[in-house]
Amino acid sequence: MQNLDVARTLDTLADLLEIKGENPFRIRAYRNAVNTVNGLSRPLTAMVAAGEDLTELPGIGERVAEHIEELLKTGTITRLEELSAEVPKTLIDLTRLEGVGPKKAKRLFEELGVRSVEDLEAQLASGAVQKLSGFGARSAEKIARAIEAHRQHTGRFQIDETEKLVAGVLEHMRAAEGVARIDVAGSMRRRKDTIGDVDLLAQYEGDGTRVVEHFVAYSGAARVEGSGPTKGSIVLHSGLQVDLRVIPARSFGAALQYFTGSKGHNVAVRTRAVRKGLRVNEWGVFRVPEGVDPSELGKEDGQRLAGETEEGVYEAVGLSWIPPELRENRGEVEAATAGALPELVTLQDIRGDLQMHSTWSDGRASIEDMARACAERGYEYVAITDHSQAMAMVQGLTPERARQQWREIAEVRELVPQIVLLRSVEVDILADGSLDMPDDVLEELDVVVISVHSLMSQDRKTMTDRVLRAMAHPRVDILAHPTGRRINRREPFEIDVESVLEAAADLSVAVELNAHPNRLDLNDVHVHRAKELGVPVAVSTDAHSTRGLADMRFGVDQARRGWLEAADVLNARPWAELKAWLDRRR
DNA sequence: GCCGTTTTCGGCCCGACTGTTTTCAGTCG
Repeated sequence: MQNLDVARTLDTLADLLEIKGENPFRIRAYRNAVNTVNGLSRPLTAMVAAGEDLTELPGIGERVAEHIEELLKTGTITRLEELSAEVPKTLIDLTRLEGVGPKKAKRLFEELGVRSVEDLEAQLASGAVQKLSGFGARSAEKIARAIEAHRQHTGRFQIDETEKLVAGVLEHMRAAEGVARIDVAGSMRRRKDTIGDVDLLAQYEGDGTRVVEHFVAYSGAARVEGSGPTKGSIVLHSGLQVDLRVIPARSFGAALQYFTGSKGHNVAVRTRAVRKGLRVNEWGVFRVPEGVDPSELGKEDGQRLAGETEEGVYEAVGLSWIPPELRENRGEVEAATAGALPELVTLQDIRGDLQMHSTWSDGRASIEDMARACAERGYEYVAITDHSQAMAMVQGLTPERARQQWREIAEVRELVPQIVLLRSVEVDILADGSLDMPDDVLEELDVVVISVHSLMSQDRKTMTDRVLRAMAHPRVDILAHPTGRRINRREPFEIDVESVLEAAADLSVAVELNAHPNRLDLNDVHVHRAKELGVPVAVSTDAHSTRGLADMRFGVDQARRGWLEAADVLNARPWAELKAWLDRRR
């Protein structure tokens, strides 16, 4: 069992307590424990096996430590089983709907017998919901819309979660006899921000029945959807579908190309091939003999031009190899034809991280620990960007505390001289677009990061005007997570991103690509637009622990999907260049 | 449920909107 599973289970426990109407502080205690577990750098199983005392961990006391140990030993928690007998676990789904929390879920359950989103839909249709006291016609409408939005998300997984789930499958497949190679294809290889299902390719010669049988016997499979000589399909307990295809070496590159997609990209590539008298399928690239109707040919008929490698497939149709992140049919085939593909930014190009939190607000590590961890990553510079005071719930910095923090930063600069430690604040953009920090403090910061954390339901014009006003402040450097989305949890707020990016270009403000796998905000499309407008993009982790710094790769993935090159990324600049940019208005 | 040179019991963070109220509960960040 992974820490992720422990955290999820404790979170479920907290959810049920909340619906039950338990003491809010007890619920928070569980949430804090979830937070701690999520921030651990080592597996709990290893810690428990080593006899370590879990109550040493922050936010974990006697009771939660017992829960964790019971969970690791038995796979469940007695308390959780008791609770789910009283409150159906499916009610948690209701609370995931925007505008529905634990109290409403409980009332819907007790008064209308609603146990699931489907039940709720039926009750909405019958008009029963709006008759409940405290619920009106507008509430009912709002809930119906929330269900609609929720539907659009179900079935898609965050990329970090998907990676963890797939790691188990890959591990299992390594034990399959005769499999020379196993690769991930599909949207996961293209590094899409969310994943619907996973495509795996196994290289194997001959009849693949036994490989597929091994695959579908994976212990993490909840059910088997299909099983044959070249293809198997399973659904994991999490609901993630994983397909496996068994491919011989001669076709592996072609299959990789084909199953990586996207569909639009493949159509574009094949259209080119047809014009050249070629045929591309998952088995290879073939020359169609003169005067033959291709539809009458077998899958590998004709002269084989390529198939073993992906590079060979692209070369055969007259294209240079296209990085998977670009394969969305957004102009990459034309660029490859013209020899004008971008040289995409890589993780190695990143020279610093310009958003992270410390114990001064809601981070779990000290400034020194964060600075040292960044130095270990080989960064030249790092900005500590604790929240401002509007974020009272996380002890956001008042001007006074900001000044106190600078003293600590000065000390850490002495202790960790190998990295440039920048004074910063993630300053809240208030309702009217003013900034949650006085000018005299902003004046003394090295980097000013601004972002919206409140009043996220403002209408499009109000929100856009608010953000534009904030960006116009002459001390602002970076607009962080500009659309506020939380993948599968919250839609982006209403904002005119195009206007924001144009303003960023005019005002010389950079925009963030928040690398947290739950945010990835701006998204790939928007950062591509930023590049076109010449707006620098800061790829930042928003780390709340030293472990969170490792999320940088997820941000780089999305930057690559947005066609960014090192020159487009603010924190790929050497310190001297970044400093010159930070001083641009001085 | 966690935590502790204010404490082993009594705090634990706060403000604002929404929709439904006629003074507020629920939700959100």
